[in-house]
Amino acid sequence: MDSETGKKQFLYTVASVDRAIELLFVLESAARDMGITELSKILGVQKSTVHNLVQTLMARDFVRQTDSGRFTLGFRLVRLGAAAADRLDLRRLADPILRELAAESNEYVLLAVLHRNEVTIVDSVAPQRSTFLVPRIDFSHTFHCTALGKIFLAYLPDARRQEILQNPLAHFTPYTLIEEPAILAEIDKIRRQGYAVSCNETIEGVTCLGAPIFNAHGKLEAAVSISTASAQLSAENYQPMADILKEKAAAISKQIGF
Amino acid sequence: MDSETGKKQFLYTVASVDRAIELLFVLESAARDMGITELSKILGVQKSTVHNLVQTLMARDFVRQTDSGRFTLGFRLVRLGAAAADRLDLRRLADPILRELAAESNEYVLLAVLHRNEVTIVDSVAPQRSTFLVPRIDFSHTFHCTALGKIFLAYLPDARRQEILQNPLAHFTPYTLIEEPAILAEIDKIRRQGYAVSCNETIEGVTCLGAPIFNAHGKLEAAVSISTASAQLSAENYQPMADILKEKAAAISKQIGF
DNA sequence: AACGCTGTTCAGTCATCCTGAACAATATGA
DNA sequence: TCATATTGTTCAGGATGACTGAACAGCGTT
Repeated sequence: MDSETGKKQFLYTVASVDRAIELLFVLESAARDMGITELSKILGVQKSTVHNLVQTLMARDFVRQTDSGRFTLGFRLVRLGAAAADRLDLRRLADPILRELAAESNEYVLLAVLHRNEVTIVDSVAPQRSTFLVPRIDFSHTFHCTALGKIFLAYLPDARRQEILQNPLAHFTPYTLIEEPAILAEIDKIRRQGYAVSCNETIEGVTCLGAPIFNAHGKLEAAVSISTASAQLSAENYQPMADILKEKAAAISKQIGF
Repeated sequence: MDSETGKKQFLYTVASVDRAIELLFVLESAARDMGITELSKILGVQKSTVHNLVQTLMARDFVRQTDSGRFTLGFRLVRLGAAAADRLDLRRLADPILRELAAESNEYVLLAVLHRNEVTIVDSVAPQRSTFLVPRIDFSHTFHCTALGKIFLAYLPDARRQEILQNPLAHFTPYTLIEEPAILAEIDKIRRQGYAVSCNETIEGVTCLGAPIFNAHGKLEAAVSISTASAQLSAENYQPMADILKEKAAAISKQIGF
């Protein structure tokens, strides 16, 4: 367990709790329900161990059993996650402005923070007339192809960006930018313009615009985006939309002390 | 630990995992950050034990340290909670209809399920023109004073309702119904009308209408509500609003197989 | 009916998690 | 400024309890 240093090192970590969390992560990333045996193979521990963990998590509704008898994430996590999101001052302060943005742009609005090199959506507001339904997507590994992701790439410190870009970049559509030079050029453009565009790069037919939110220290704190049908927003109309978006992003930055 | 039966009983539960979950619940219900010592007192375990748990949870971002050095819920729970909500078929099926409802009523829409005798919001949609900002509220112990809560009271099996009503009912405003006869009369009215009203009963100035969603077995599955300013929706206008609400609730019921 | 799968049960034992006390690092107060 | 209190952290030691591994039961399929 300990490294080759031989020096005795104290680890203030409770192994079974860690394993339980890992189990939840497995259930999270697998978008389907799973069995005890399957979990035990993935986690590399005995079936009975997984059984005990699952029983414990089920008693607290962190895990639930589906009709098929297999297991998925439980609903108690929904409330807990909502409570965790409420702990974020940004969200409380940004929410009214996001609603304004949804109303004025008439588009779907997302607010995201970067958390452990993952884009995490912390608030979303739908417009009145949803002429267009934005598909829910998984934001893992989409830094190069979503407006939110690009904002983080463009405004994060260099070290952080390089860390992120080390991961392989996936092709989502024919329009997805993969080559490093193209991405660096894109970052450059985003910094000059103050907003990011993703047009058909993640899902064909969907265009998003993104803008940065800065905190009291002048550091990137979050990103806000609007999503719409590509057919509805042509390139020559980016500017007016981007102006509204940037105005609201600036308003949020001001709210949190920038 | 074991009861007085003396019979040896197997408990398939991992104590440390259970303790960790309890710690998260304490952080959830306390709407502020807490210290190690404070947590150890509440949980009734040694400080160093809490320290180990917190370190483990922090490493996974289930807990984070605030600027003050104390601890709250971590942001990894946000994503996990969202993933858990996505596991709910109801939500996927209801979401488009909720958007229609927000558009047609021009009000703020909530979708909730009952989970372990707690109202759990699983989806929300904001209208375009938010002439009015709905305050976020904590839905614990609000069965008697919110439209969503009342729907659950009215359409749940008797045993379940009695279980819920055993808890003491809190006064939120002068309009909050507390007396059992008044509540039973209200339940009766809701069943006749097919929708619930909460006018200034939780927060003065806020009115909500709620309607039930039934599943394939004809049982109450969820509730949907719209929220608005009381000044904006007088009692004589409940009916047309309620008609739209009931229509959409019925559409969702149909979607899930009723 | 035999087989392959599932999840469950349970005794044993070894690792590990908790206790409890001492320590350091900050607040608080005299 | 120096005590005092209270914080979070460190760590040795030992009882506890969590994991192993094998056997069992309950399915559906072949």
